Amino acid sequence: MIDLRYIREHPDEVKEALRKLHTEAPIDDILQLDSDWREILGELESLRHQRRVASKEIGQMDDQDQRQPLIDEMRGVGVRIADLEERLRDVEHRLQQALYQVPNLPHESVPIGADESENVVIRQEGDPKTAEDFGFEPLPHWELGPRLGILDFERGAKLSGSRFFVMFGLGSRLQRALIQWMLDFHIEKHGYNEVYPPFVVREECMWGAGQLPKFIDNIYHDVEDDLWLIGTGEIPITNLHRDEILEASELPKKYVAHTPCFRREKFSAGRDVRGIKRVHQFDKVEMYKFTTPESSYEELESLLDDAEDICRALEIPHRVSQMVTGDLGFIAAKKYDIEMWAPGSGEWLEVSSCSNCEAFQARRAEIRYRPKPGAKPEHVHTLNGSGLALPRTMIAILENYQQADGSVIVPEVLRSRMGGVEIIKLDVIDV
RNA sequence: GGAGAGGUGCCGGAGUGGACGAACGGGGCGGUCUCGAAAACCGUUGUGGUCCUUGCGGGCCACCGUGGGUUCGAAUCCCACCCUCUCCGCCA
Repeated sequence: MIDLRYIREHPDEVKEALRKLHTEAPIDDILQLDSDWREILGELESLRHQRRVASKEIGQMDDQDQRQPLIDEMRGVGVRIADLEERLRDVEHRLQQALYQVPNLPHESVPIGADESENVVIRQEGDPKTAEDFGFEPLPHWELGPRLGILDFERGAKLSGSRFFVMFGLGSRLQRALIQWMLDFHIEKHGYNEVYPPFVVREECMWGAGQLPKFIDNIYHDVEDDLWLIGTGEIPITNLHRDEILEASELPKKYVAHTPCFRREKFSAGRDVRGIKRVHQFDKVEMYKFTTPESSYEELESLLDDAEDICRALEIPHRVSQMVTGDLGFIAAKKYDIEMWAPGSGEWLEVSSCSNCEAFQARRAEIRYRPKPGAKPEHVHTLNGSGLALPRTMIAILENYQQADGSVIVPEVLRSRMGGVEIIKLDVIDV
């Protein structure tokens, strides 16, 4: 969430920012609740002070006749305090709920735009492969995969319903090679620390990472034990340092994790239903940084570059686009997407999204650092970026590396992790 | 799942309902001493909110796992929950 004090002191700037985001939030309610809150608190505190002083006196009195009137008086004060406390709790709760609805505000460098159609492509590396380059009409992965026997949608549906899939043989082995290779890449070349977190978390983790209340309909939730399935590794990693005060010398803290991601995709019913582009369960290698406010934008650029390095090493054309204000989402102050070209599907696929969330998550999860020894703690900035999402990277590999006979060449960097397999061949007998 | 023990500050660890924001020890920081260091000695050492102040700073309030309750007054008593540990059961 954003800083209440900032809203109090700059309400017009906040409202202006919300207009740029093409969204709404109950700013006027917040201002009213905030001023109510402070008024009640002032009154409450002076009563509590009064009671404290009197109680101390009562404790020191021996004379019962003097004591009793004071006790009676304080009983009345106690009733008023209890009443004010209840009002304060109520206002506080409503204020908190209202604050939770306010999205992060965009960084000044974010271009203004209404929606994703206005996102700005800021660079492209490699040229999208055309049918001409291939010498044949490239197939989409949902045809290539089943034909190779490495992707099975019917059985996915049989086990778990639509938008679930099964991988077999060299398909799952390719994904496993990718995961290990990407993890090692970020660990060895980019200095990230690997972490293996739980994949189900408590409700407060969802609030801390900014998933609740906004995305409640997209989250799998086990009611029995009140545990929530993560939709991204970002959620547990954010909460790793919840309620902690880090030392400035530890920053930036860089983590990388391989986790499954579970998403209900309730709002994309009917969209992207073919293939593995949008599924309920997928794997992702996620990079994450805890940084100082001063360095977070620099760290965003390097995070983006770290993710792009994967595309480069896989030798698949990619482009980077910057999200405009209207497509920033709820949590990010600035965001880049990395898209790989998928010649069979004929579209750019979002394989990574790199965001600077500034203090939005840190404030919710109370993640702070001490700028100098002995100094007051401040909220850290948090950044996250996929490095990369597995199914879409698999799509890009299958579609870019396909050959006329339907076989798929294994990218060179992955071969040693696939027992030297260089090509995923069509099993002619099975067709 | 059953039985029991326990959660106090950076750490360890006390704490009869009133003098406890919290003994004591350790650590950290500052100082004395020293050429420098160690030792010793002295001092200091949490987080947040709110109000006052240009600032320095100051007043007040809250916080002893979390949330309620009892009471004039709660770290201390009661209830619920969370977490940790030990033993038993179950189990990859």
